[in-house]
Amino acid sequence: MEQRRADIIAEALEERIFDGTFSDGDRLDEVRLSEQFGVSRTPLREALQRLARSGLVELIPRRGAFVRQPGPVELMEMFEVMAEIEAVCGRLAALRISDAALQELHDANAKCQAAIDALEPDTYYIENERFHHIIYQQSGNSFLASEAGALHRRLKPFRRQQLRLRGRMDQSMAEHRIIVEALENGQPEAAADALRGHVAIQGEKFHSLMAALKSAAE
Amino acid sequence: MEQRRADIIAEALEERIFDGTFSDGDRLDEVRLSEQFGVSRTPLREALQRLARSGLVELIPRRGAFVRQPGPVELMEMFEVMAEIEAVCGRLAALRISDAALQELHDANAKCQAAIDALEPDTYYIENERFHHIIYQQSGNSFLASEAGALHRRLKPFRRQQLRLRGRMDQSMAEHRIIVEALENGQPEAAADALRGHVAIQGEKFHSLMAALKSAAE
DNA sequence: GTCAATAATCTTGTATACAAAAATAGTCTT
DNA sequence: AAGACTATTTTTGTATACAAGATTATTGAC
Repeated sequence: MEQRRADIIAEALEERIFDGTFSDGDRLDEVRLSEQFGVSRTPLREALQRLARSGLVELIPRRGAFVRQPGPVELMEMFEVMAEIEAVCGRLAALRISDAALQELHDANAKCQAAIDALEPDTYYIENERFHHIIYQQSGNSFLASEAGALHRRLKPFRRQQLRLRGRMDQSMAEHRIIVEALENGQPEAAADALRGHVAIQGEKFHSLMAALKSAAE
Repeated sequence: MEQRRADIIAEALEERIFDGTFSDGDRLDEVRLSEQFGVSRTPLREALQRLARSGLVELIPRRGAFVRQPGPVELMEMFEVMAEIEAVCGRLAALRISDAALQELHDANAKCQAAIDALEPDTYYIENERFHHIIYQQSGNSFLASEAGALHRRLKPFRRQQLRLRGRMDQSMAEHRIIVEALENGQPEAAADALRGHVAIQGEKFHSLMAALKSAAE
């Protein structure tokens, strides 16, 4: 009975979009889904609107809600923007970061390395995420940090896929160390460039992954 | 009866928030507003959720919708992000811009200048907006262009205020010319720096304006 | 058999009705 | 008189009912 119901439904739908239960172009039937979730159409419609806002669903007036998976082009664009935003965070953070935060970055990196050695990709993923969020925060601009976090979250399912690529985690670690070094030495442009490259390469890896999948399917 | 009703209401409420009819912290009563607009609570709640998504309203579960005007700090942060995003657009556009778009930028600038000479601030404002949107588009990244446009729109009411400052329009024109020059010569960093400065100064002007208003009120 | 027009059905958008949680007012106790 | 507890009243969140546009099926003409 709380407002949370729409949130719960939105999350569940999000999950189903990510895991492929719903694929691109599918229409999300309000009555069918509301029955499935055991709620009325009202909170379900609320959830759909929330998904529309985060771009997962397109709401066409009088027609319904359609799943809208970003295509390869749009994904590349989103990764490019993510790279640029992280670069900005890094440039600002190089001037504003606190000693405590630097310590936390070192800590996150150490745990990342430990996760690689222990072959625990999930732990690696979590610590990697923490690493990036610390930099967002240390930009000293909470609006920027919030926007960066939102895009980061939106790209989550796509970034995760290409973590499995051989050697990517080791390479990523090396890049993390260069980033921390630049931040530690207060070098804005170096930090920005390192972060831009670090994120942009994810987009590129994703691109080649997509291309490989596509050619394999033919 | 179209879905548009919620859009219309959202826009109307947005207007009232901007023009000061509703001020920061005000609770937006669903029944009162729905009566006022002559609709039921359903589309009105939809409109509130839309406003919540663009940050103008905070939706507290079981409590209601509260107007949330960004304070000076948050505004400064938003202008900083706008400046950085425009810088990114400029850097990418310097490499990707078309001749036709360059021509359009010249055209927009010419009309801006004409508007200044004719003392038509509204025309100036429209052409200035066009100038910036062309650069967003020419970043060659439609996701970036869309994000830039969204933030631009959100800052609209605050940017407009400080256009009235003496000499700002002339200074702005000079900056526009430098920006076009950098784009024309394909100089990414020069374009980025020029755009960053051009937008950042708006935030700073706004800041001093706010400070002036505040000290005048004491 | 194909196409078009129209009727039936389905689905969305909106209104109203109801339930539960907050806010408020009032009463009782100390 | 102050504070706490309870009852009342608002107000939000959800369900259901209804209206109108969109979709599909059916029928008729060519």
